[in-house]
Amino acid sequence: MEDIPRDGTAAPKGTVTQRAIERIKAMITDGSLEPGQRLPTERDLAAELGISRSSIREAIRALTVLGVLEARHGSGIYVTALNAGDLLETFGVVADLSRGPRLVELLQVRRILESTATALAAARITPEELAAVEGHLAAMNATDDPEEILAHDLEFHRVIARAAGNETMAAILEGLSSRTFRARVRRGYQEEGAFARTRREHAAIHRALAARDPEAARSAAAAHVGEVEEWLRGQVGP
Amino acid sequence: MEDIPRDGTAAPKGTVTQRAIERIKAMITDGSLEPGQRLPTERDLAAELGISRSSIREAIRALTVLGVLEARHGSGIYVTALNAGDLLETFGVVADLSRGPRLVELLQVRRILESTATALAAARITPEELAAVEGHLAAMNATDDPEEILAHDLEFHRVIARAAGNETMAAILEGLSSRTFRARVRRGYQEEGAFARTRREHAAIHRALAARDPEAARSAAAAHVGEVEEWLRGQVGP
DNA sequence: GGTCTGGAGGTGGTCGGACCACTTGGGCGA
DNA sequence: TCGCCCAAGTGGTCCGACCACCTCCAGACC
Repeated sequence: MEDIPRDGTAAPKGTVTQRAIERIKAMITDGSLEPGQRLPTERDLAAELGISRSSIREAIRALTVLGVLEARHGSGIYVTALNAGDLLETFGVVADLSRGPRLVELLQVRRILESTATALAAARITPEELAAVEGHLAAMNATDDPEEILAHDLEFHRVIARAAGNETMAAILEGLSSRTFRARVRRGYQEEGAFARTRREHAAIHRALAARDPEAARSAAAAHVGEVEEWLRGQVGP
Repeated sequence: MEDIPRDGTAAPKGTVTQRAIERIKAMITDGSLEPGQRLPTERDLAAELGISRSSIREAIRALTVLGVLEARHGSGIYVTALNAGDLLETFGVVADLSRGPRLVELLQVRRILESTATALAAARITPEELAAVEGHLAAMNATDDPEEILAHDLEFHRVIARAAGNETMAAILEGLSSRTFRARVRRGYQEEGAFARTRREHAAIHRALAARDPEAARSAAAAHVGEVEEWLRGQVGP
């Protein structure tokens, strides 16, 4: 089906695998591949694109780590739901690999987005979601286990991000708060006994949400993240 | 040759390739692999990790598309500078693959970040950068070629994002404004003769920057992106 | 001596085939 | 009819070979 164009229009741009990646991406953007749909087998795809199975496998693997495809052993290859979460999972990798000044920059981005998300949440949070927030807040204050505190801390912010009504923003914030990222920052941070302050900040955020006060929520969230940001800036820079 | 696992700690989590990806990522995070450094040969890496060359190649390919590694044919594999741009390039893929409601969400994220970036830029932009902004503004108004306009439009915002002093934020905005994304939005948008309005908005942003007025810059940028956002919302939703 | 050039070796890129691990679904037997 | 089991099909892994490209240096040349 795929005869080789003799003219230079289809320039042999990049590697064969790279072209395969583009082809598959194109199939999705132009609608021939729907979310959740099953792709042809690796062997068929290879034949269809006129390349070897090894090459098509590399392309598939690449799209898999990007969260676009999902390979199920023994079953087949499927297009993911293309949810924001699927695609933005790689955002966590960036946080993991970032060090020094870029960590501060990432935290700055998070401060901007998180404060806005919290403000939005204040205006549209449901009673159920507010109850969940309170639950995590209480759980956080009820234990001394750092692991558990961190887990509820993450959930606390996750629920708020979800309540903002922007799945994409929530997914980005999720990546920005990836486990290792938080753990790394926390490790040193908590040692300075900033526990009490963190609790106060969380409480302030909750109060603003309960009062449905977007501006207060924005300030509280910005202050919360900014606190960590300032500390980290001191650790990195001179 | 390597039938015996060295110790029991090597849990058989996931596929061999997946483990290889984690191993390489770990080498970078723990510092054994510096940015710009050359990795061992694919053949050596395969032997070192006790896996086949095919598998290690898939892992390398995956990290390549993530912007972590860079393979130079005939030369070797290198760790990228790990700049924000390298790692966040994949963000553009998300924009390319997003449709419908998620496009609106992405634009909302862009509005938040772009307005903040513009505000920051107003406070710290240098005369040289301001001149560059003016240059693109003038070039944009001097031609009718949509291609050229789009190019200068992108540069206009790029210079401003850079001037904000946060490379990470600039890289994210770059991905959010990827060529195809903008082209897709523009295609229909310009047809409604919103040309003049776009010019006015750009001029307003420039005025705010020249006046070093962060608040005015924030409003102007938010209005600019919000304009497109509103239009797109109307296209998607009912 | 310094400079250019050619080639050899090493590297990633591609290919084809083989086998294994796992899932699936239909046929067989109870 | 129900349940189990196995065969076919799928992705996962490995191997060996060859190709395209880059690098570097020995040797020729000026």
